[in-house]
Amino acid sequence: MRIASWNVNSVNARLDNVVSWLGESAPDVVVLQEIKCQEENFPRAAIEAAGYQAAVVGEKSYNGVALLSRLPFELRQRALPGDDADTQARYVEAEVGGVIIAGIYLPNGNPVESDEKYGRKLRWMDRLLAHAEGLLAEEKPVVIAGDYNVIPENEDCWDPAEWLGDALFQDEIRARYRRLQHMGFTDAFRACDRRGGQYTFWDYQKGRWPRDEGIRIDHALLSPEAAIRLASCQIDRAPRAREKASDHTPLIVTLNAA
DNA sequence: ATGCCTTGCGGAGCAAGA
Repeated sequence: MRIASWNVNSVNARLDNVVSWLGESAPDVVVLQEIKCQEENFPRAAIEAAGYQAAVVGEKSYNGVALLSRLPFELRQRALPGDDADTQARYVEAEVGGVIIAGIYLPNGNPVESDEKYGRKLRWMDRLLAHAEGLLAEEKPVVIAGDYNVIPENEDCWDPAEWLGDALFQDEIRARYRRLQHMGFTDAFRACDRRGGQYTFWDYQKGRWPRDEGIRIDHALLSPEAAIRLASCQIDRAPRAREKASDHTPLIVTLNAA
Protein backbone atom coordinates (compact mmCIF):
# COMPACT_ATOMS: atom_id res chain seq x y z
CA MET A 1 0.00 0.00 0.00
CA ARG A 2 1.34 3.42 -0.99
CA ILE A 3 0.27 6.31 1.23
CA ALA A 4 1.13 9.92 0.37
CA SER A 5 0.88 13.22 2.21
CA TRP A 6 0.86 16.63 0.52
CA ASN A 7 0.16 20.15 1.72
CA VAL A 8 -1.25 21.54 -1.52
CA ASN A 9 -1.79 25.20 -0.45
CA SER A 10 -5.32 25.36 -1.92
CA VAL A 11 -6.68 22.31 -3.71
CA ASN A 12 -8.60 24.47 -6.20
CA ALA A 13 -5.63 26.64 -7.14
CA ARG A 14 -3.56 23.43 -7.42
CA LEU A 15 -6.13 21.21 -9.12
CA ASP A 16 -4.28 20.65 -12.42
CA ASN A 17 -1.06 19.82 -10.56
CA VAL A 18 -2.83 17.54 -8.10
CA VAL A 19 -4.73 15.59 -10.76
CA SER A 20 -1.69 15.10 -12.98
CA TRP A 21 0.38 14.00 -9.98
CA LEU A 22 -2.30 11.48 -8.95
CA GLY A 23 -2.14 10.06 -12.47
CA GLU A 24 1.65 9.85 -12.47
CA SER A 25 2.27 8.67 -8.94
CA ALA A 26 -0.94 6.69 -8.39
CA PRO A 27 -0.77 6.30 -4.62
CA ASP A 28 -3.48 4.20 -2.97
CA VAL A 29 -4.23 6.82 -0.34
CA VAL A 30 -3.37 10.53 -0.13
CA VAL A 31 -3.88 12.89 2.77
CA LEU A 32 -4.04 16.53 1.70
CA GLN A 33 -3.54 19.59 3.90
CA GLU A 34 -4.46 23.24 3.42
CA ILE A 35 -7.18 22.55 0.90
CA LYS A 36 -8.48 26.03 1.82
CA CYS A 37 -12.12 25.40 0.97
CA GLN A 38 -15.38 24.26 2.48
CA GLU A 39 -16.52 20.75 1.65
CA GLU A 40 -19.08 22.00 -0.91
CA ASN A 41 -16.30 23.71 -2.89
CA PHE A 42 -13.98 20.68 -2.93
CA PRO A 43 -13.33 19.56 -6.54
CA ARG A 44 -14.85 16.15 -5.90
CA ALA A 45 -15.74 15.40 -9.54
CA ALA A 46 -12.18 15.92 -10.78
CA ILE A 47 -10.76 13.83 -7.92
CA GLU A 48 -13.26 11.04 -8.56
CA ALA A 49 -12.45 11.13 -12.29
CA ALA A 50 -8.83 10.53 -11.27
CA GLY A 51 -9.99 7.39 -9.45
CA TYR A 52 -10.27 8.55 -5.83
CA GLN A 53 -13.08 8.78 -3.30
CA ALA A 54 -12.60 11.63 -0.85
CA ALA A 55 -13.36 12.32 2.80
CA VAL A 56 -13.26 16.11 3.12
CA VAL A 57 -12.96 18.17 6.32
CA GLY A 58 -13.18 21.72 5.07
CA GLU A 59 -13.30 25.27 6.34
CA LYS A 60 -13.72 28.62 4.62
CA SER A 61 -10.45 30.22 3.41
CA TYR A 62 -8.03 28.49 5.75
CA ASN A 63 -6.74 25.08 6.77
CA GLY A 64 -8.79 22.09 5.60
CA VAL A 65 -7.77 18.44 5.14
CA ALA A 66 -8.91 15.59 2.94
CA LEU A 67 -8.24 11.86 2.60
CA LEU A 68 -8.33 10.45 -0.93
CA SER A 69 -8.41 6.70 -1.52
CA ARG A 70 -8.55 4.33 -4.47
CA LEU A 71 -9.50 1.57 -2.01
CA PRO A 72 -12.69 1.37 0.05
CA PHE A 73 -12.34 3.12 3.39
CA GLU A 74 -14.25 3.68 6.60
CA LEU A 75 -14.19 7.20 8.02
CA ARG A 76 -13.30 7.21 11.74
CA GLN A 77 -12.77 10.85 12.75
CA ARG A 78 -13.39 14.30 11.30
CA ALA A 79 -11.66 16.12 14.18
CA LEU A 80 -8.87 15.48 16.66
CA PRO A 81 -10.59 14.44 19.91
CA GLY A 82 -10.07 16.41 23.10
CA ASP A 83 -11.47 19.91 22.48
CA ASP A 84 -14.98 20.42 21.16
CA ALA A 85 -14.33 24.17 20.97
CA ASP A 86 -11.63 23.65 18.33
CA THR A 87 -13.45 24.19 15.05
CA GLN A 88 -10.41 24.41 12.75
CA ALA A 89 -10.31 21.73 10.03
CA ARG A 90 -7.03 19.98 10.75
CA TYR A 91 -7.69 16.27 11.25
CA VAL A 92 -9.16 13.34 9.34
CA GLU A 93 -8.86 9.64 10.16
CA ALA A 94 -9.99 6.56 8.26
CA GLU A 95 -9.31 2.83 8.09
CA VAL A 96 -8.21 1.53 4.70
CA GLY A 97 -7.41 -2.13 4.10
CA GLY A 98 -6.77 -2.76 7.79
CA VAL A 99 -4.52 0.32 8.16
CA ILE A 100 -5.59 3.31 10.24
CA ILE A 101 -4.55 6.45 8.39
CA ALA A 102 -4.69 9.88 9.99
CA GLY A 103 -4.11 13.07 8.02
CA ILE A 104 -3.03 16.04 10.13
CA TYR A 105 -2.39 19.73 9.62
CA LEU A 106 -0.71 20.86 12.81
CA PRO A 107 -0.97 24.57 13.68
CA ASN A 108 1.98 26.69 12.57
CA GLY A 109 2.30 28.38 15.96
CA ASN A 110 3.96 31.67 15.03
CA PRO A 111 4.63 33.98 16.68
CA VAL A 112 5.96 32.13 19.74
CA GLU A 113 5.01 35.06 22.02
CA SER A 114 1.33 34.50 21.22
CA ASP A 115 -0.83 32.18 23.32
CA GLU A 116 -3.46 32.40 20.59
CA LYS A 117 -1.05 30.91 18.04
CA TYR A 118 1.81 29.20 19.87
CA GLY A 119 -0.30 28.05 22.82
CA ARG A 120 -2.78 26.58 20.36
CA LYS A 121 0.03 24.60 18.77
CA LEU A 122 1.23 23.21 22.12
CA ARG A 123 -2.29 22.24 23.15
CA TRP A 124 -3.01 20.65 19.76
CA MET A 125 0.17 18.57 20.05
CA ASP A 126 -0.81 17.48 23.56
CA ARG A 127 -4.18 16.32 22.21
CA LEU A 128 -2.38 14.49 19.39
CA LEU A 129 -0.13 12.73 21.92
CA ALA A 130 -3.17 11.61 23.92
CA HIS A 131 -5.01 10.39 20.84
CA ALA A 132 -1.91 8.64 19.52
CA GLU A 133 -1.68 6.65 22.77
CA GLY A 134 -5.18 5.40 22.12
CA LEU A 135 -4.33 4.47 18.55
CA LEU A 136 -1.29 2.51 19.72
CA ALA A 137 -3.49 0.57 22.12
CA GLU A 138 -5.51 -0.74 19.18
CA GLU A 139 -2.39 -2.67 18.11
CA LYS A 140 -3.12 -2.12 14.43
CA PRO A 141 -0.98 -0.60 11.70
CA VAL A 142 -1.35 3.18 12.10
CA VAL A 143 0.07 5.91 9.86
CA ILE A 144 -0.17 9.50 11.10
CA ALA A 145 0.86 11.60 8.12
CA GLY A 146 0.73 15.26 7.32
CA ASP A 147 2.14 18.72 7.77
CA TYR A 148 3.45 18.62 11.36
CA ASN A 149 5.00 22.10 11.20
CA VAL A 150 7.90 20.62 13.19
CA ILE A 151 11.58 20.62 12.17
CA PRO A 152 12.69 17.51 14.10
CA GLU A 153 16.47 18.04 14.09
CA ASN A 154 18.97 20.68 12.96
CA GLU A 155 19.88 18.53 9.95
CA ASP A 156 16.28 18.88 8.73
CA CYS A 157 16.84 22.58 8.15
CA TRP A 158 19.09 24.34 5.63
CA ASP A 159 20.17 26.97 8.20
CA PRO A 160 19.24 26.34 11.85
CA ALA A 161 20.40 29.83 12.85
CA GLU A 162 17.65 31.37 10.75
CA TRP A 163 14.96 29.26 12.47
CA LEU A 164 15.98 29.65 16.12
CA GLY A 165 13.10 31.95 17.03
CA ASP A 166 10.50 30.17 14.92
CA ALA A 167 7.65 28.06 16.29
CA LEU A 168 8.64 25.13 14.03
CA PHE A 169 12.02 24.91 15.74
CA GLN A 170 11.26 25.39 19.44
CA ASP A 171 12.65 22.80 21.88
CA GLU A 172 9.27 22.13 23.50
CA ILE A 173 7.71 21.57 20.05
CA ARG A 174 10.49 19.22 18.99
CA ALA A 175 10.25 17.44 22.36
CA ARG A 176 6.59 16.66 21.71
CA TYR A 177 7.47 15.25 18.29
CA ARG A 178 10.13 13.07 19.95
CA ARG A 179 7.57 11.93 22.52
CA LEU A 180 5.52 10.42 19.69
CA GLN A 181 8.61 8.46 18.72
CA HIS A 182 9.36 7.46 22.31
CA MET A 183 5.84 6.08 22.76
CA GLY A 184 6.44 3.81 19.78
CA PHE A 185 5.98 5.71 16.51
CA THR A 186 8.65 5.59 13.80
CA ASP A 187 9.55 8.57 11.58
CA ALA A 188 9.20 6.72 8.28
CA PHE A 189 11.47 8.98 6.25
CA ARG A 190 14.26 9.01 8.82
CA ALA A 191 14.04 5.22 9.16
CA CYS A 192 14.67 4.86 5.42
CA ASP A 193 17.10 7.71 4.80
CA ARG A 194 19.87 8.87 7.15
CA ARG A 195 20.81 11.92 5.09
CA GLY A 196 20.24 15.41 6.42
CA GLY A 197 19.26 18.17 4.04
CA GLN A 198 16.20 16.36 2.71
CA TYR A 199 13.32 18.82 2.63
CA THR A 200 9.57 18.87 2.03
CA PHE A 201 9.01 22.65 2.11
CA TRP A 202 10.72 25.58 0.39
CA ASP A 203 9.43 29.12 0.94
CA TYR A 204 8.10 30.94 -2.11
CA GLN A 205 10.18 33.95 -1.11
CA LYS A 206 13.89 34.63 -1.50
CA GLY A 207 14.55 31.95 -4.12
CA ARG A 208 14.47 29.17 -1.56
CA TRP A 209 13.55 26.41 -4.03
CA PRO A 210 16.25 27.05 -6.69
CA ARG A 211 18.82 27.27 -3.86
CA ASP A 212 17.43 24.13 -2.16
CA GLU A 213 17.07 26.06 1.09
CA GLY A 214 14.21 24.17 2.72
CA ILE A 215 12.98 22.40 5.82
CA ARG A 216 11.60 18.91 6.52
CA ILE A 217 8.25 19.42 8.23
CA ASP A 218 5.93 16.92 6.50
CA HIS A 219 6.19 13.56 8.21
CA ALA A 220 4.68 10.08 8.42
CA LEU A 221 4.78 8.40 11.82
CA LEU A 222 4.18 4.64 11.95
CA SER A 223 2.95 2.45 14.77
CA PRO A 224 5.05 -0.71 15.36
CA GLU A 225 2.49 -2.75 13.40
CA ALA A 226 2.97 -0.42 10.42
CA ALA A 227 6.73 0.05 10.87
CA ILE A 228 7.45 -3.67 10.48
CA ARG A 229 5.81 -3.40 7.06
CA LEU A 230 7.76 -0.28 5.98
CA ALA A 231 9.24 -0.82 2.52
CA SER A 232 10.23 2.72 1.58
CA CYS A 233 9.60 6.39 2.26
CA GLN A 234 10.49 9.04 -0.28
CA ILE A 235 10.13 12.75 -0.88
CA ASP A 236 8.86 13.39 -4.41
CA ARG A 237 10.51 16.70 -5.34
CA ALA A 238 9.06 16.85 -8.86
CA PRO A 239 5.80 18.69 -8.03
CA ARG A 240 7.74 21.53 -6.34
CA ALA A 241 9.50 22.31 -9.65
CA ARG A 242 6.29 22.75 -11.63
CA GLU A 243 4.51 25.94 -12.60
CA LYS A 244 2.07 27.09 -9.93
CA ALA A 245 3.64 24.71 -7.42
CA SER A 246 2.63 24.36 -3.78
CA ASP A 247 5.41 25.39 -1.40
CA HIS A 248 5.31 21.80 -0.05
CA THR A 249 6.04 18.61 -1.99
CA PRO A 250 4.61 15.09 -1.44
CA LEU A 251 5.94 12.47 0.95
CA ILE A 252 5.22 8.85 -0.04
CA VAL A 253 5.27 5.81 2.26
CA THR A 254 5.12 2.25 0.92
CA LEU A 255 4.00 -0.56 3.22
CA ASN A 256 4.48 -4.22 2.37
CA ALA A 257 1.36 -6.39 2.20
CA ALA A 258 0.23 -7.81 5.53
C1' DA B 1 12.44 45.46 6.64
C1' DT B 2 6.39 41.44 10.73
C1' DG B 3 9.42 42.49 3.67
C1' DC B 4 10.67 39.59 -0.22
C1' DC B 5 5.74 35.15 -2.59
C1' DT B 6 1.09 32.99 -2.85
C1' DT B 7 -3.67 32.27 -1.67
C1' DG B 8 -8.65 33.53 -0.32
C1' DC B 9 -11.82 37.02 -0.04
C1' DG B 10 -13.92 40.22 -2.67
C1' DG B 11 -13.59 43.58 -5.69
C1' DA B 12 -8.63 47.08 -2.28
C1' DG B 13 -5.52 45.61 0.52
C1' DC B 14 -5.26 42.50 4.44
C1' DA B 15 -4.53 37.96 6.94
C1' DA B 16 -2.06 33.82 7.06
C1' DG B 17 1.37 30.85 5.89
C1' DA B 18 6.49 28.97 7.61
